[in-house]
Amino acid sequence: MKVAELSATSGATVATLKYYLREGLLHPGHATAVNQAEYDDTHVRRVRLIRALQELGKLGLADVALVLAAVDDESIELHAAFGLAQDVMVPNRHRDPDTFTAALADVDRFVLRHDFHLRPDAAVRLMMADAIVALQTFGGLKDSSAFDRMVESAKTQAAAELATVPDSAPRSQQMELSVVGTVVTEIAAAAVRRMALEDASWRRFGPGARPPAVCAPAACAP
Amino acid sequence: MKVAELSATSGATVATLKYYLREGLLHPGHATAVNQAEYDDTHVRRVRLIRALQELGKLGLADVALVLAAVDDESIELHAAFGLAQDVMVPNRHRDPDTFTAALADVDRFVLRHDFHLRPDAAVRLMMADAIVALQTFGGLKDSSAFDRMVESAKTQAAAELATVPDSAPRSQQMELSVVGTVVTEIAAAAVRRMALEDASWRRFGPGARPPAVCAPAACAP
DNA sequence: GATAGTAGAGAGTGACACTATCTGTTACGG
DNA sequence: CCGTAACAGATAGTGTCACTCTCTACTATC
Repeated sequence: MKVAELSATSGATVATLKYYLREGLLHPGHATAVNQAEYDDTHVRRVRLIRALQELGKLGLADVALVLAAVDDESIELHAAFGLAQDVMVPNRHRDPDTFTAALADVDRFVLRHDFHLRPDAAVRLMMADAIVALQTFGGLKDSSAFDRMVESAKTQAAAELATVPDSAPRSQQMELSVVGTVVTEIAAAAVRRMALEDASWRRFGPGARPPAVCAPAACAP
Repeated sequence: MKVAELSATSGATVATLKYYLREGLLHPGHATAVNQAEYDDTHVRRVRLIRALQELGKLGLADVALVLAAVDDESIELHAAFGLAQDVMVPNRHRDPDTFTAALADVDRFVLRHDFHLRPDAAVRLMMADAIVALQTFGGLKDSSAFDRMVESAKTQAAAELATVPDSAPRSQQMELSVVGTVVTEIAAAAVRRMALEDASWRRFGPGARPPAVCAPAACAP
């Protein structure tokens, strides 16, 4: 297919695709002439992966490029590449050493407690420590034990999620699926959490003096 | 306290604080002279809330302002304000009507199935539909039933989370806690998910020919 | 009374993700 | 075979965002 068709299929404008090509986010098409190239299914999937990481995962294009590099580098083991991709998805931010170090140590105890096999410097530890510091700051939490109850279901769900990645698929597609699954299932899980939270808020604060202006969507829709 | 102390306590530079004041994100201090003002604990908490929403929640300052408006508007019921704040935290993005409508209908069935009391137009529905569309695109999913298993623990955790908001606290602090709790606990939950995922990836892909270069952090650290 | 800090306001900055325009070339319908 | 549209590749420009800088005028403090 030519650029116009790739644009129509993937949803990105031609100008944007050219930009991705220039930046090396998208591999060049097969050139058939000095000003003609053919694009295929791998380009479509790549563009969609970029958009998913960017819009759903809220990654900058520089970080997207790092994830893509891990996806593409055949010399890295699948598990290691997956870890690298995950690391990129943890934002870098300023961290106050005083409060942060203690939280990180707490996270490491959490990891040990639940027998998580993580790379020793896995960035996800920082992510959890950030959350703990923030919750402590607002007085809602003492330590990581509040999250112990999440572990069991998370482990079950993670195993089920990875099981959807077919053993037979080529490595690149296994990586794509793993990475996109991490990001997107995270969104879905967050959505479920928020639904439960709004539901709980309704039960806690909602039904006041007058009947609340809330209900299940289909029961309200005309 | 004066601006320099507020800066030291909150972590934002004086220039940034002035910017927040100009933009109306931060309420003015109590003026004691034409060029002097006193700031207090409410300013510190507000700045921290702004930074949490911005850095952890990845909201733009315009969206932060909307959340703050919902937090501050005493004329809105707590439950409604909480819903508004949640809506802001769902990003606006281009959605292809063809695929999206079906996914949204699926989400509404999901909501009914689990008896979630949501406002009929709650934006969290769009968020979940986005995730479903993305997963369908990458061939990993057919419908929302894959998320049914998340609901029970999400409901339990949401109730527990809201229970940490004291009944006696002033409304503004109840809102702050609810909002910051939504964002930050979401990060923590995502971190737990990712740990479980990396753990599962290790079990699935990790232990290859040679012993894997992974282990629980404390067991590896010198 | 010198110095440092402050309020308020406007202009400037750098990163980011495109977007527009240009040149030269090729494909294709009539 | 001709006119138009589309294409590759390259450079320059755009709009947004979240600050950051600079300036004036004034105040607190040593």
